[in-house]
Amino acid sequence: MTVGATQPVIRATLEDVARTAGVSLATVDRVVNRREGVHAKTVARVEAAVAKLGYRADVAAARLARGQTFRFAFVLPTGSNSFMTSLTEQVARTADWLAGQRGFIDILHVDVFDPDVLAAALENLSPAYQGVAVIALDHPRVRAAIDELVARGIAVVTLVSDAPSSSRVHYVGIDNPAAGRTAATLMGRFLAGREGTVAVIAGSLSLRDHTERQFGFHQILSSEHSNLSALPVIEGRDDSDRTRKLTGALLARHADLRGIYCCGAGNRGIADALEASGRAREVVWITHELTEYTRRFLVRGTLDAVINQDAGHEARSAARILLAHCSGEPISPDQERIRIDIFLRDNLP
Amino acid sequence: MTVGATQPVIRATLEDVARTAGVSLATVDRVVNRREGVHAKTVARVEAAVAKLGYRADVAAARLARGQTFRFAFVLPTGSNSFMTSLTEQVARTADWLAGQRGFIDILHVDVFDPDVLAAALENLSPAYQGVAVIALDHPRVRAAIDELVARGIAVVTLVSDAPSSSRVHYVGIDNPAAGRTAATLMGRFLAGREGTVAVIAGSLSLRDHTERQFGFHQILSSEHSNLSALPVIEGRDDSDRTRKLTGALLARHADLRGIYCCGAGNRGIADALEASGRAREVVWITHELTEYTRRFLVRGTLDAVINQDAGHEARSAARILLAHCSGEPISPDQERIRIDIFLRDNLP
DNA sequence: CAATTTTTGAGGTACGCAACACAAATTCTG
DNA sequence: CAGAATTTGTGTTGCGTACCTCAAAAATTG
Repeated sequence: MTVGATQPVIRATLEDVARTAGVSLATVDRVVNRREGVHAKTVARVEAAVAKLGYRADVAAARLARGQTFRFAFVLPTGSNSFMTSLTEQVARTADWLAGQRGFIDILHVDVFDPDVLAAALENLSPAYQGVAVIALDHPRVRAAIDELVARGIAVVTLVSDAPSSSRVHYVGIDNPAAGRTAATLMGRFLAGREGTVAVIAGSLSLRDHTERQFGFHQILSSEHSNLSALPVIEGRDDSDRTRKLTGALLARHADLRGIYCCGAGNRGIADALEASGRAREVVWITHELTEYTRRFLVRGTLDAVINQDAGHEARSAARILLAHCSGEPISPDQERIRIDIFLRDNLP
Repeated sequence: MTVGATQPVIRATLEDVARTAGVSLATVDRVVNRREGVHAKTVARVEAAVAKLGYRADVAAARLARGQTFRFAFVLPTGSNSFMTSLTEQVARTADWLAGQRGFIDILHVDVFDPDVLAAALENLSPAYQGVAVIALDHPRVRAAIDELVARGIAVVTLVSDAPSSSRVHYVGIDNPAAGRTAATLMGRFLAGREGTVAVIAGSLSLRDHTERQFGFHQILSSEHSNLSALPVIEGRDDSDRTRKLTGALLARHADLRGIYCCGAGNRGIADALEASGRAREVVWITHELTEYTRRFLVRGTLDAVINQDAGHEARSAARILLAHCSGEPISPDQERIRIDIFLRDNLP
């Protein structure tokens, strides 16, 4: 039995470092917090002592002493689909956690799908905020608004939907083209060589994440599954009534319809139409976001796979990144990477 | 534009609560920390003030004042496969993070696959530890050792592999039967009705996680994919040389071999044998754990899907749970649930 | 070598809470 | 209503760090 490097049970404090370096506390403080006016030789002595004792600042004490509080705004869409509802809930939970960490989150509800409204909301944001998380739109005005916030010294992270060419410090969300490719591979493999057509239903082609997904989907479908041909993309506007009618029409018109990929919302409509047609089992349906509904359709067998992004993870990650950015701490990219989850009936959480 | 409930930027402190409740700080302290000897009426008054001000204890200040330090042991296997190596690395990283939170992790390397050795290691564990994370074995002696630790007041969480009937406070890992079912569904759907046989390679049938996975796999395969018949389980002992030979023999003997499910390690051997046979593309191979190697096989197309558990998440979760348990804080089950990840070539992180 | 600049030290306060001791006030008991 | 028990208040200390001031020491300069 090998015992790993045994750490001291008693933490080394700044005083310990001062003592072993043979300098005063003030000097250690200057070195540790990278203040001016310390001789290079002394810096080295202190750093050696830090290394020797394995000194790590006690984050609790540091936070307390600094006494900073943080205020973040989360700009989320007004009353929307299940995913957004769940995201809002997770942000609220994150806010609760953050409140114990000297951080406060205000949730601002905005029509994020209208670039002008969104940009205006960002422009008029109170300067009291040190950070903003926003479900962005890749639109010039929104981009400009983000850039202006950043120029004003406010950290901006984009959430779920990115504005890549803006100066946001981080994008918290999945790689949407990759998500589309994942859906296509699943579709192609589940259909295993059968011939036919595949429908793609997006919310709106003016949403960057939806276009990226369908782009990735088409890319793989055309290059690797030539037995399947994709029908023109349909815009369902994330509305169940609309998707119900559209899906019904699709099923009626295309006897050879083998699969449906929905890269937006409106899943209840698709499920209704599929189940009404009696072809629910034979048509492979893949969609995004695990919700109360998609979970049910998955269990029932109407839905074959869900590509998901974890709203809880995204909310927490955005808060952690804003907090780290504002207090100059590093982040661990590994922990902040939002994965493209695949859920089948069998691995539901 | 709707603004969510705006929180105060200045946190309410215990003093604020005392003032608005019209009592002293000591009384508030008694109420908040649930000490004895406070009149029910006063308790109510204080709690009302807490609610009114939205008071939340500053975790930094609380930790500092309590001044407790924690010491945890992580019992990990001696020199082992890629997954375990990666887990060890992630535990080391977690230790680094914990060091800033008044927590220390010692990594103990033990032959966790030998019940007697593992049990002895647990029995001889220093009482200096407040918590232990262990890759458990579901064996009477190990179970007894865990129970004894818990009886001694040491929190035990099982990691990756559980000992369900022990009194451990938490299991940090995936639902292995569900992981097996997930693999079977993928296998069945990728093979889409083709007839043939499927091989199952486990590390050892005395490992609970492996048996559970193959149980789940067989369950779904036999009930939902009657076109496929499973060959008797082969024990590869997580050793690449052995799995290479075994896989080679399988391929030679069974011309109708359509799929391979490996619920343990030794993937390099399987890849070698598959690629040497020239049947890598036609045989569906599904395995566990995303490593440097399985990632490569996935990209190359030899491997079709990886069922994964996130080692980083597991390490962090175990540490968080031990910390929360020892300081009496609640955990959010949501965040600690280890997901069964499915990785295809397209959604690799 | 004196004057100046740079570097270091000493010391203090504050952060918000936990934990304690002890006194004062209130309520209950016989 | 005295005495006891219960409840509440006052006050203090310490956790480890950040940040500040002012003085002392050392090194550098003319």
